[in-house]
Amino acid sequence: MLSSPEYIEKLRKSGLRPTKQRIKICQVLFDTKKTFHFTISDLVKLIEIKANEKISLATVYNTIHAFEKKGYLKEISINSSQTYFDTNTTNHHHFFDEKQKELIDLEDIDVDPVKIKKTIPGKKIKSVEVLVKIDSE
Amino acid sequence: MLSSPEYIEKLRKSGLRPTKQRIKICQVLFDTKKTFHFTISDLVKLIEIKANEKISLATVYNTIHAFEKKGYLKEISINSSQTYFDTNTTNHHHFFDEKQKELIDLEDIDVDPVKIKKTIPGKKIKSVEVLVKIDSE
DNA sequence: ATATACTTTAGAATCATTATAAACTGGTAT
DNA sequence: ATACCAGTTTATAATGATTCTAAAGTATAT
Repeated sequence: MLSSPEYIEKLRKSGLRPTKQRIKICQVLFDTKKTFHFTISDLVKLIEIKANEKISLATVYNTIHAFEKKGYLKEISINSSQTYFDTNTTNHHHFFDEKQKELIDLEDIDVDPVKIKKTIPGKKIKSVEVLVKIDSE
Repeated sequence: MLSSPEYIEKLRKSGLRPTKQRIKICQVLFDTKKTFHFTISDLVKLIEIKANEKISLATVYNTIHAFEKKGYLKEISINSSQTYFDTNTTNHHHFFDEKQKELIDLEDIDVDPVKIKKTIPGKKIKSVEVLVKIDSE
């Protein structure tokens, strides 16, 4: 668990001013060993629980987008009514339960590397994402 | 190219009344050998071009959802501001160019079968989708 | 032909997200 | 310290895709 000074350092290093709100969001997102998935509304609830202070919705959006740009978060490609983010920024894939709206990590060892044999002239591959949709048996 | 009577047959068989609007949308979607990807607004434009008559936006949504439920269309899992549909309902994967918002099919031969080694108790796999994000070189 | 359930439709409502623009704040130079 | 300025936060409005509503229209079985 990192204390404020360490988040302040981290934010400064990436060119983001260490504001109260950003530090608070860092604590909510990064104060655990385990990574996790969340939507903006999940995060707003987490902030309410963990902090006494309220952060404006616009600021939550701004901050999450800033963190994503800096590579502290990854957006997960599923089409849901809400966007999901992942504090695990390493390359990995997901299970998605559409009914329960639950995302579960697939570790690297759970999926063999996916080799793409086709190339598109003038284009390079940025990412390869596998989404495994699951349902109750 | 199928003529109206054949779409009427197709619709009736699946329990959908063959209305003018549904037949017209069938013609726009299925009158080509080549399959393709589209958003609702793409489709509205295509209808305007191919047909003289205007179909209400609500009807376009209703029809596309009905067709999807019957398995005539597949929704593609990318998070974009708009939902993409595919007239190719076979199992296959996609390239997605986020800047140009362009989807390109990956044929079966372009990607080896993706084997998922992890299982979730009580859950079965419904689909495995690979999304390859690409960008200009 | 008639009844009835299914469809279409325009327009309103919803909801996640983004834009706006005024007030505020961290960091730097004075 | 103080003042300044660019970067931030905020409440609120705007946006835009999608869904809802409920009234009018239509396919089809009888």
